[in-house]
Amino acid sequence: MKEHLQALLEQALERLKIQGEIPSAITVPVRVERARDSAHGDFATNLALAMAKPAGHPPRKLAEKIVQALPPDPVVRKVEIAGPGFINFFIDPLAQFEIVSRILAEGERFGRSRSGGGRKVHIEFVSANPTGPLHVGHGRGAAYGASVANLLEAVGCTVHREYYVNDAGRQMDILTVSIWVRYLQNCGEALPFPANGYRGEYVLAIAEALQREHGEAFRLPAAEVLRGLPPDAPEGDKEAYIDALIERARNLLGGDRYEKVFQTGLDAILGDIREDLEAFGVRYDLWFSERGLVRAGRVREALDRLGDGGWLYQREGATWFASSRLGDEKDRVVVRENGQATYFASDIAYHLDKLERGFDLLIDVWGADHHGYVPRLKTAMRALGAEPERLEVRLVQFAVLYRGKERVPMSTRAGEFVTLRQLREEVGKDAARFFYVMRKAEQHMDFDLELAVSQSNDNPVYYVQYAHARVCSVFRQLGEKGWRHDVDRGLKCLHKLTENHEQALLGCLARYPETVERAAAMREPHQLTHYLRELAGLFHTYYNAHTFLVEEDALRDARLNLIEAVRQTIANGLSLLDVTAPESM
RNA sequence: GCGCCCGUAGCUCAGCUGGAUAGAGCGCAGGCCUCCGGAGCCUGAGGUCACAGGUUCGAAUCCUGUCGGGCGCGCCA
Repeated sequence: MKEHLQALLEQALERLKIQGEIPSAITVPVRVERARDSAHGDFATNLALAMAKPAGHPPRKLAEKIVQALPPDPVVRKVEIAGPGFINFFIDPLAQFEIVSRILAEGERFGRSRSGGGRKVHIEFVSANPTGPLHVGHGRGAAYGASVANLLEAVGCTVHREYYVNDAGRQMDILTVSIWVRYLQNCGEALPFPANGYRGEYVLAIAEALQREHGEAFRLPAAEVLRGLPPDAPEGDKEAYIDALIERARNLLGGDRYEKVFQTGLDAILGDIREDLEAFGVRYDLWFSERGLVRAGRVREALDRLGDGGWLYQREGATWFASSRLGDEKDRVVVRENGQATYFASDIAYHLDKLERGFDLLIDVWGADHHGYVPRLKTAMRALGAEPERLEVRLVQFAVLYRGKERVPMSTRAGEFVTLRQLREEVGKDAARFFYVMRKAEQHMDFDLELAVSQSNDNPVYYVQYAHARVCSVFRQLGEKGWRHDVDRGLKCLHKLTENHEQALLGCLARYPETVERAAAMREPHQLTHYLRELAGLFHTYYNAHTFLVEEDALRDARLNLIEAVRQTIANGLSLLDVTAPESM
């Protein structure tokens, strides 16, 4: 409808230009919006206001000219000029009914479009280090990324979902020795747990599994392990201690056994992460290994490429990327003095790899604490010859957990965080997924566990799902009363839907496709949650105000068509959020 | 100190890229089941859009500054 009115306005402008009423040179984007107030009709445009200055006419006068030049159209019942020069369109009510037939005809496809232009989009999200289970902080990125991916697919993009597995860095070595120390302790060796190690219970569980499967194959005397190590915190430096311990583990265990402990830890944790995400409704097309990237020589390649472009230089024994020449605040090290590539270097290689795989757009979803990282990665894109717009970084702010009024402490260090699994078990997948995307991503969020789990009216998830279940319930009642739903008869009698509640619902339903389009274009799934809440609210109001299962066949079928359209739309919207639409609750 | 995000009703938040009288939910005060599911509905009170300037027909929205909150500024990942 918007497009239709925009086309009419374009025609009017053409006509005015030909008539010489307005200069033909000026171009103003024609934008039609839904009127907020029904007194202002159904749609409105500020075209005359926007054009007044370049056209050299006062806005109201210009509006009159535009209205006169507007070609007649059966759908447009009335056009008014209001306020400073808005042009308001009143749509023929009969045209509003069309949405119901459309929804029933399109079913699950209703709301899908091609507005994304078939772009190939790569979206990387979560990508938490496989050094421990996912916690609630990762949940928001997961819910957001998955919903954005679904939205992009709904508007016709080809979407590739990917998890970047950081299995190559020092953190993984720290995990490895953490497991090993726990294992040695379990074997009866008396040695202290490193201050900088991973303390979570999952480490113990992995150590136990290691012992079950391999007995004492990795056991060494504590004295040998500890001999000559520098002091650990608090007296000593915990970083130096753990590095020495890693070195010691490598030497004593040898490459193969060290690798075995490493791999056991990685597999266990990654397996957990996959399981968690799966249960959270999140699926990936690819789990991309950083180690694989390094082993394939891709990091070297990427650095060579930067070097060929003249972007690298040596200083103080390290290799630097001259990112400040492209606007970063300072240059960045890519190869350390000790010859090891930095995390940044493999990240550059990873993004180069993505670019070479032929995606039109790369979307990275990161925690907001990584925001300082955005400019340098953008400069790397440019140095590699890619337009920086091909990389879009979406930052997701932290969620602070509450139980009622009380803030839930979160400390990864001490291992006393709430895992995503605990959250899911406590509030359920549906509530968690919905809650996480209810707020704008860049908005700090308070996540109240008590609220999410409460089966009450304060809980928007149930409110929306309940609307869906209620429609299903009406259809069950229909059968019990011995009636049958005649869809065609209902479609012919849609004009009987004249109540205010029905008109409001029709208007809301008509807005669904554009809501999906906007949410996708802006990467804002929260727009969809707000829409669904509104639609459900209008339905509940309607439900209370009118009986659907009336004696009059034609009216009953018309109403059933309307509420079936509501049900379908809610189901479609929820599915984009990976939230279920239950038939009963 | 510098950079990024944020500041809208008692609380949690929307506000459709600058439009018309700033909206929801919760909470609070009242009301609605002989009726398709009360996990629902209706009515009401509640605002200096942090503050001060600026841009223009028009600002919660854009620009500058101030104040307040969060996060980040490693040869960590």
